[in-house]
Amino acid sequence: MFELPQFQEQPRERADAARNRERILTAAGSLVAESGIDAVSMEDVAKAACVGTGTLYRRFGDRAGLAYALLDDQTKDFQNALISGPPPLGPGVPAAERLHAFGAGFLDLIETHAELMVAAAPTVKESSGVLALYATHLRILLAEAAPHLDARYTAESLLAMLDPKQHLRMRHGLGYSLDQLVRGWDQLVDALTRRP
Amino acid sequence: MFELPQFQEQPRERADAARNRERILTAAGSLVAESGIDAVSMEDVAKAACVGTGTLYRRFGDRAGLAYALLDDQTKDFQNALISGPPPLGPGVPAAERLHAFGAGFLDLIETHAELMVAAAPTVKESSGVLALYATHLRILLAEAAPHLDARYTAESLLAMLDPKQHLRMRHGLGYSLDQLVRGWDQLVDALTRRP
DNA sequence: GACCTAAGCGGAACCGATTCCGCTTACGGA
DNA sequence: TCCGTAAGCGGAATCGGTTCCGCTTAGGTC
Repeated sequence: MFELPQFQEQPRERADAARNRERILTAAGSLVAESGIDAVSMEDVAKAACVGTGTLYRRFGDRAGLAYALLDDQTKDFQNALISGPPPLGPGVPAAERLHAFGAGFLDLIETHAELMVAAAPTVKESSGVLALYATHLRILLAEAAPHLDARYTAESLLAMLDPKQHLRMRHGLGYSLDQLVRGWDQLVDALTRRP
Repeated sequence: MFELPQFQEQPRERADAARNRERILTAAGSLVAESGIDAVSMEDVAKAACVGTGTLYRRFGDRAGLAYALLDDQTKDFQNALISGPPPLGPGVPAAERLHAFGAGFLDLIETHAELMVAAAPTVKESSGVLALYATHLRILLAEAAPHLDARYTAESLLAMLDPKQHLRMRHGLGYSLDQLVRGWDQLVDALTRRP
């Protein structure tokens, strides 16, 4: 037989490394939970996890990477619900209805995790992970609910409005309530899915 | 006579301070022009302007404040054009047309100044300066061109799509051309201003 | 012109993120 | 079980942004 293509991946994480990853995630999780990520330094996390700072960086790349890992944990449920959960978030109802549900659900998620999302943002370069998932999700729904629009572009645009920084600005800078933002989203989705 | 209301403001900038402000802006301007702001440190600027770093911070608050000052210079023309320039950017044509012109003009501006805009962003808390101007501009145009929508919310949403970070992501992360983004904006504006 | 005082100044000190590098150790192969 | 080696480790060093603070001086007042 030929070799399998080499994305058979790098070596595989050593046992002690995996243990440290867990330790770090756990320690970081509680520190963040009690003080908010902005008040927690990388050294705080290293000390609490009983590892050197070098280890943090080896495992997670940088501060944003650590935030991202933390966030991912707390967000998987939502992602799964989109794909295979019960309607209207999951499949089984018209796309327009799922777009509304997505907005409400996502706004809820931001409301709780905005700080972490902002901290994780620098890592979320283009196509990486979650963002791509959300974009694809929206793109598919839009293709069905608003066939007269460029689904890809529109999906990215809608996502821009759900950017955590933007959200915090509207929420606290401009004083919108969560409810108002949900209504705003709904109105926008309605306007976009209306047939020309 | 009574005193004028006290926003007759604080003392007034001392002559040497004003001189330093100019020196700093000039030095920073050329450094940024030749290397891009990301490659220029506050100390670089201080050295080039022959002042202490403390002076930078006294004048501009922080790095973002300096970037903002730099940006403002290079952006005033556009702001003026919106308010009192010739149509279609300025007044004199239907609001929908001006919305299209705004998008094209602003995308052009971002294309050139995205780096600076990103660096200045942390300063641009809620209502401060430019952002508020753009939001108001859009709000007024939308009130006329899309009376069936919540103008304030929609204005903020449209602005979110023009966020410099978002722009860079679409431009370089996702590979959109400037032209495609302009077309996307146009399509979106059309969809929103279409009567229900 | 001398004096006063708050504005302004410079640069050392501080702080947190990130990098570097010499030492340690897990673990696959013999 | 013993070895070799690359993965992993810790923490000192570096880097840039920001703050602090004792000294200087512009520019009113007398």
